[in-house]
Amino acid sequence: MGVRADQKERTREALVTAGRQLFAEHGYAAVGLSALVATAGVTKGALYHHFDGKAELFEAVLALVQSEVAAAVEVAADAEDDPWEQLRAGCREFLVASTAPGTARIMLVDGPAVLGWSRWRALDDDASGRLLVGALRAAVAADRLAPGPVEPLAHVLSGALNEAALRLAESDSPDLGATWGAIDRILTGLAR
Amino acid sequence: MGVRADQKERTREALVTAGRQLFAEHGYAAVGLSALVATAGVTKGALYHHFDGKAELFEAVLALVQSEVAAAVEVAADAEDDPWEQLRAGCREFLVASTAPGTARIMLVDGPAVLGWSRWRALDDDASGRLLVGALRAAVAADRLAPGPVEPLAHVLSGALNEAALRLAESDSPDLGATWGAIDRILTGLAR
DNA sequence: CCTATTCGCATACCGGTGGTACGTCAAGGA
DNA sequence: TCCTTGACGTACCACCGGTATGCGAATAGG
Repeated sequence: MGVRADQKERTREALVTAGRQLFAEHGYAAVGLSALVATAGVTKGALYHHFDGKAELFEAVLALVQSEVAAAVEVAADAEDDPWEQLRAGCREFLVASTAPGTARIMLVDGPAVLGWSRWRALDDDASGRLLVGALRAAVAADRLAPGPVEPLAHVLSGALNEAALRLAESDSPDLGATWGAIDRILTGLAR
Repeated sequence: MGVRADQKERTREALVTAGRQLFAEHGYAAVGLSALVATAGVTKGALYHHFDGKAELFEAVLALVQSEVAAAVEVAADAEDDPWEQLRAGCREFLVASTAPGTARIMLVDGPAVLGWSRWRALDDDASGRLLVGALRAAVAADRLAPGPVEPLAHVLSGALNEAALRLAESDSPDLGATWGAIDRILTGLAR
């Protein structure tokens, strides 16, 4: 791997970084390609060499953000021993990690609108949905959760968590205690 | 009120109707003003006379859709006597009503992205959030739900319901039973 | 080493978009 | 009847995402 592939990777990373910053600050629709490539220090030619267009660059940004949030969730969950506490810690960390500036907007507002809901759901399942399903299955195995179909439950819980994260991220005075309290109340109700 | 105001109202209605149809079918971003005004049988001058732009027309469409869904939910809830069953029936009807073609897309995908999350949340609270908070309060009063802050719980439940509705609306083979089962499981867990 | 070729990226350009300025003409008050 | 108002049509513009093409350096082959 020579100097060529190295430079290519750095250009791609510059584009993704610029996209993340601008999409987070202004939203997808309000960011023009000219601003994007100017921030990245390249031109439109570079963008269209690496991506099929604006939407595909956004998808790369979304995948990065999702993977970071998922990693934080996984770390928080692994810090607990009991499967049920792993589930709780993961959900709580999701709220905290999603509150980083612009993260929620990219992941939860523009994501579905730009990529379409079904595509977005596939990416979200791949990143964090998998973790949630796994945690629920572990809870069932540990007899902390009544047996039953976990996928629908995971999706619905994911919706609740997403709304909670948006509420925290967009609020002027976020109240993690109250929002987490509502989530925890739902989880407690589900527990055995 | 003469022929003048009457024609004005019919023009506005034509624009909103056209917007609803096109936004539902293609999504907000993919609909051009030219297609909008052609479908409505008017010109851009008429559109900009009635609205400040494309986004404000969308807001009018969103308000209409939300009011229809909220009305259906209210009817379903009023058919029950017990406050807890009113809550359940309202939630279930929300899933059914939101599954109408394009409704979920307008309400839940494009809505937050076009208007911004906080504006969308304000409209959603005004339309259906109010109902949910009221139902929860009634459940507390009837001792079917433990006392506690209901607003955070309502928001989080709303998120769960929205995700469930999207899942049903966008699925090729929607499974109302499984999705409603997950919601009902959460509600049952909350109940006393 | 020298050459041919590829490839990462820049430049110039295009159709179409949302938005605006202004013109028009019928309805309603006096 | 006249004039004002307002609902709407028309013509136009800046700008956007996207494409076609050009160029120069890095790499592979001999």
